[in-house]
Amino acid sequence: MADELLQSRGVKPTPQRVVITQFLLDSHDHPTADEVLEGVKDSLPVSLSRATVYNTLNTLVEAGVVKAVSLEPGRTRYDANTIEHHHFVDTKTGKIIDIPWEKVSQLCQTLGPEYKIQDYQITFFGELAEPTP
Amino acid sequence: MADELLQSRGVKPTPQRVVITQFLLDSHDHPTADEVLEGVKDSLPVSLSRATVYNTLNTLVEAGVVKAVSLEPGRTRYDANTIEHHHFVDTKTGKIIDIPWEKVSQLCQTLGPEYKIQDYQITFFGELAEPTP
DNA sequence: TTTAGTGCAAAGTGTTTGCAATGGG
DNA sequence: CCCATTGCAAACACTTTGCACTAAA
Repeated sequence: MADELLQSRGVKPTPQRVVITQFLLDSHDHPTADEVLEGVKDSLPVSLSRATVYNTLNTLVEAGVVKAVSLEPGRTRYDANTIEHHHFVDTKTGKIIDIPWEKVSQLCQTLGPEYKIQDYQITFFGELAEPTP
Repeated sequence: MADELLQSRGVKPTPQRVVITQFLLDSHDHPTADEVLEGVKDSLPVSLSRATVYNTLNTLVEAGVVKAVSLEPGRTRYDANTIEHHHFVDTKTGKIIDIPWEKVSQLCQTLGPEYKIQDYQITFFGELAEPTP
């Protein structure tokens, strides 16, 4: 799975890269580099260095395998959900939730011809209501 | 101007705070802490320390005088435009431009009752066309 | 054998903090 | 006189980099 994805993007699938990619594919929160290191280091026979995590994440971002999201100051989070989507940040818990693209009705982006928009992303801030049982 | 704004928000208007606030009110790009320090230190009779810039910026954010925006990893930018607006990031130059709220037609935020939205912000990424003279 | 990738430690940024000195109320 | 604010330097958190070692083509 991760293996083929890396191949298809022209990234040599080393063991470290495969497990990091797989970890990001499996996790639907948005891990930081440190969380990736923590979550992955035990699934490798060899040790995994922090430098390799950062190098790999940068490689994956450049190759378009994952996206870097900066929703809070000081740290970058990584997201293997490359389908277009928005983010909801729970201001209480800091939890970040993906919002499907279609859930937000198309917005008419009539900014004018001087803005050549390549991408846009909506970030919602609020609180997530507890599901009442 | 800056003086009254600080008073009205319950922040004691020290000389350092006033010039920093005024600088942010005057600048329509989105300065980093360092750019604030550079832009402000000559307009004070006394020296201004980096720590005070950070302390002041945090105070201003907490008091709601300015907003902190994290649009790029690694550094926080500050924005004295407290009127609701969105951002356009020029992917070529890194320039960040305010987009008036009304320019983006109302988006139907039908996320569902479990999301109690307090705020949202749209970030556009793209290129700004040169104004053809 | 050549080259890309890894690991370690050191260096680099951006930001915060401890503490003494300062100064307005 | 008191307490908040400042400045400095050290500490901190996150990320990058230089360099030697390893492994794969």
